[in-house]
Amino acid sequence: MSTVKRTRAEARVDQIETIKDVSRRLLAEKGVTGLSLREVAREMGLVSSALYRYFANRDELLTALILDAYNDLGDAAQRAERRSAALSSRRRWHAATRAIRRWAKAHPHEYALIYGTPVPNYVAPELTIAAATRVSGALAKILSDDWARRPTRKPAPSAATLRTFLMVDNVREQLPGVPPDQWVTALTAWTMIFGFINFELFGQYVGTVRNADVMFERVMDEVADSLDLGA
Amino acid sequence: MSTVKRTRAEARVDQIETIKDVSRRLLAEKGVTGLSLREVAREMGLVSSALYRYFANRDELLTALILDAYNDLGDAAQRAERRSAALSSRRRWHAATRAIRRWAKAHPHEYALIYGTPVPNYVAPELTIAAATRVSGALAKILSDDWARRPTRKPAPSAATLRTFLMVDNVREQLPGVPPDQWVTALTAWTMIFGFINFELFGQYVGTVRNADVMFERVMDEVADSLDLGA
DNA sequence: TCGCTTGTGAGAGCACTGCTCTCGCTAACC
DNA sequence: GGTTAGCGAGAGCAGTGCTCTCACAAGCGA
Repeated sequence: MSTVKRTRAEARVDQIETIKDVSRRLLAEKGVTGLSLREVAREMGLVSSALYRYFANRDELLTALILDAYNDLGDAAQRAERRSAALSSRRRWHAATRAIRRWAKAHPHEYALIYGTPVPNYVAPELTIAAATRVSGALAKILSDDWARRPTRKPAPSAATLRTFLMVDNVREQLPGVPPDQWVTALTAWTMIFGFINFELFGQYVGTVRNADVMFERVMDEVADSLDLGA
Repeated sequence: MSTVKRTRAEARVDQIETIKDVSRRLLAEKGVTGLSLREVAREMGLVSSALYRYFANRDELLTALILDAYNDLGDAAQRAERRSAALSSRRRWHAATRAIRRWAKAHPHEYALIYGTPVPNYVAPELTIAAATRVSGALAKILSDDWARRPTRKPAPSAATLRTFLMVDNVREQLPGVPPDQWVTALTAWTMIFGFINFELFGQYVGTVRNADVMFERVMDEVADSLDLGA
């Protein structure tokens, strides 16, 4: 037998990883309500109570999956952003948004977990917020780089009023180098990406949009226009 | 006793209405997963099996609630659209989008039911699609009216390619009088409204947007710009 | 008015869920 | 080498959706 010398801690992380893997598979197959601790245990040849050694309750398991999903999607967006670093801002924008949408379509249930209806009685811990930032961070990077390359463009009106409805410190941190009068546009663009994917994945475009691939490219191009991204 | 003479059919619709009312209350209090047939029955002083006389299963009850939600929101949007009929297109746009957002914030769980993650294993019947159309219909009316008032504006390039990714017949029906080159912008605007509300209600703006009221007005104004709505 | 049909609610019961608690076993640590 | 701490099994509780049978009564046609 491959009684590989493993410390208890190693076995534990292995077990946790298996639980999450099985959970992800069940999640993909039957959606979030079809994900039951008992079935996960059954698939692993365990009894349900054993799982509580690793996750205090179902919510905690969900939190772990949510965290992983944010990170997975964040990776995808970041990879696209970095791989396209040498291209034009517009191409980078398309690359990143495309990567986000591709991930969403490949993992619809995980996407729903993070961008759909929040699970009830569930408050996202700090950790997930940080992970969530990585996606928008990748997009923000593209905008910041663009402004670093071509600093002056439109007239930039004063934006003191932004403070009344934005948390300007946080936004500035995300968008270094991007002038304040562009912030609303940037947030709008960010919203638009996920508004589109939500509508597409959740069936709101049925009867209206025939080819979402083409539609998405086109909409993202218009969004790039609004951001004044260089071709 | 008020043994009002009621036919059996009348009593039945009353009972159905009560079930939906109680369900809506529980839905508002505990979210969709907290809505259980047993508890509805308990609140009504019935035994759970009795409910199955009126709804074949939980999904059917949910469908009824979804339908009502679509109609309720549709009413709100349509009322705003009609009440503002005499105003400028831009004011009408703000009135309608504001009404939609207000309804969403007043009925967050019902909103989540129709614009959040779809309930698993649940396929929306034709009826709900028709009801869903009423919301976009109210918005579309504003655009159509605007184009009826000020027919010629921008140059209107040919839009034959639209056919490749839009179901043009359905879109044209929704947007009579609006030139095809505006259709994508219109769909984008529609998407934007619900993208924003989703992000707001589902917590994605936490840490970024301080005052969503102001932000919404501002974003909707920019959307109105993109639609070239007359002030 | 009588008798039958049909709608209704109660109750028991099945299979499932999340979760708790106790029990032994065993691997790791002092 | 003994102790401790982690682990999995198993029983059990309270809850869920849903099915089926049974008794009752309202409303219908004859």
